[in-house]
Amino acid sequence: MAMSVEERFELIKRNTEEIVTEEELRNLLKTKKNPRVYCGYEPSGPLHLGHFVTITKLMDLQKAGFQIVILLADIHALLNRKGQEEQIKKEVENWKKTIKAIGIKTEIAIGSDFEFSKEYQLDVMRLAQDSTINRGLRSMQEIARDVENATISQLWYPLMQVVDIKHLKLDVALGGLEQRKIHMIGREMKKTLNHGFIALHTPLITSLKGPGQKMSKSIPGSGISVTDSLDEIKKTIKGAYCPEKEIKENPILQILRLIIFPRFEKIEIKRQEKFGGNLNFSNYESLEKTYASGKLHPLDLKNCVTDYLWKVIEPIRKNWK
RNA sequence: CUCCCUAUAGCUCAAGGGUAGAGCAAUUGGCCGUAGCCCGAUGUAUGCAGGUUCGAGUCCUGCUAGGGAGACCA
Repeated sequence: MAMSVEERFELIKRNTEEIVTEEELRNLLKTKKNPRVYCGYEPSGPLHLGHFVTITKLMDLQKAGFQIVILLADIHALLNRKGQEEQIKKEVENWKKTIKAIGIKTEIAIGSDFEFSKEYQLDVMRLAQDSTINRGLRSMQEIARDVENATISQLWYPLMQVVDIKHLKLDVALGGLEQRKIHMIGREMKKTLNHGFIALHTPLITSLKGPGQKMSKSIPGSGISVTDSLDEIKKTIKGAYCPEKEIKENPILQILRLIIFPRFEKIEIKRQEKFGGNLNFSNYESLEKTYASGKLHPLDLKNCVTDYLWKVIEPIRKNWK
């Protein structure tokens, strides 16, 4: 039953964009029994497909023996102009409920519970002394709301994120690829903070509207969240970008790889007899190969993704109520 | 605190004091066992409060919001 270091490593590496660095991760697995990993989320708006990718990865990490920490970064949401204090407080409660509904076994940290301590703030100031404004701004390019008119608070954000990693005593920081620049500042500041960590990045899902567009709550049809009904999901998936045979920047395939396959032993694609009948796949690679060959039509694939996404989201919606 | 610039459709922008337009987005029709691409159709708007004028998006005043500037040289 016990997994070897290499098995744990492979499980963690699955579906990641990069591990900084792989060698450090192997070492960690060898030397520490239950390392700590976190992923931080700005509690603003419902949990959506993008969040699911890192949640899925956290589940892998748990299987690999990690202690999981989810940070509800309320102060960060505030600094990033995602809403007023009262509003964010409500979102924190929603997120707590959602995480509970998902059923993942995790420690939940709230930013405002520990980010005001003297030691924490001193660390932020130490970092501030060693970081240029330009570096801070660059790290926020993919994260900041209204980045052309960035505020000082948005420069404060990456510094606090790095200090979070130290104060939550984490060995590994997980995030989407957009987090990489902040994590890299953090790694370079190892000496300043007297705390090092490994950065683990998942791929970003392409917008359902197609490549080059943002997946955003404010763009209808670009994403799916846990609050969507079955009808809304059907409609959104139906309208999604999904060229025949195309496996690059195909959001429907990405959902299968990053969210659905990690949760199901095998998946079944229901298909009318005249189109060849049902298909079964036990891993993503074989499905991708079939799709690339043109033997699997996009519409059949979409129907399948809708079914399985609903299998993931329905229980969450049920538990939430 | 003082000065300057900006404010028009969901977004980016256009309209010499005289009927507020375009592109993109959205919705929709065609193509097509999905979507996209391509082709066609369809909406919605002058930040707020006053004033000048026959007539104001346009000129004037105040307000609000966003942005920029303010040693010396001058």
